Amino acid sequence: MEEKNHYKRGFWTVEEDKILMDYIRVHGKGKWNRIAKVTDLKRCGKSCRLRWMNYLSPTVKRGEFSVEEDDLIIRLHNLLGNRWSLIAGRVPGRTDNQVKNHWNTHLSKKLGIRKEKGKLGVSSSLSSSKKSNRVEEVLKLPTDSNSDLSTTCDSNSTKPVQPKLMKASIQNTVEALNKQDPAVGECFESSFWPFTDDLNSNSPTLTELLDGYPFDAAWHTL
DNA sequence: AACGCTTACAACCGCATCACG
DNA sequence: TCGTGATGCGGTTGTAAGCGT
Repeated sequence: MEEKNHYKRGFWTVEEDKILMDYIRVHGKGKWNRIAKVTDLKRCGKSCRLRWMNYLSPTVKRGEFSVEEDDLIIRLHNLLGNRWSLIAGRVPGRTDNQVKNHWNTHLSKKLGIRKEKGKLGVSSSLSSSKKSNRVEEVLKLPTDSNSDLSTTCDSNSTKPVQPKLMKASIQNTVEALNKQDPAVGECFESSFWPFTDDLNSNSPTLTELLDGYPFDAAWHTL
């Protein structure tokens, strides 16, 4: 409680950024809660992590979203719903926060989607839900505690990916998607998911795969 | 110039999940 | 198996900047 109160909040200063970057340069990422203990930075671990992930990391791309990025985000959102981290993992250089903000401030307006209280007004079968975050649950698949897509597909995680479990889970997902809509299921073929531990890597086949699905007609009817 | 409103986005919060002892 | 701390995610809030009057 008292610990929490002495942490600073609000916008970061240049000095704070420098302290955080110096720490990461020496110790690397992770152990975010240690930063306030070993440096003069009066920020909680969560705040440090967020600042690094969303702003300071050299992999973060700044500036306006390109038309291609917009297009990709719209398509991925149609497929995945509000799975921002998953979407961001397929848009090189963009963070989940950036994608989420961009969607809420630009793309949802562009598409004429009203943000209803508690949910985005997208009629996606894969819309995220706090209580039903797993793809298996959303798709009413048999629950398997070892095949949590939110973990295996976590683009920002440094944890090792478990290819076998991931592949099994995706195969289930593809089967379910195929039942619902064969065209969507096709977009989730194995080539969509590179089974490597770098899920942030740019997949050259993604756009092609997404192009195979006739989203445009659906969007125009929104 | 001063104000009020809107927009964009950085940051926070609560919760879920994971990792480890 | 359980408890606890660390991490990640998505929703929400706060606020600076821009814009119109």
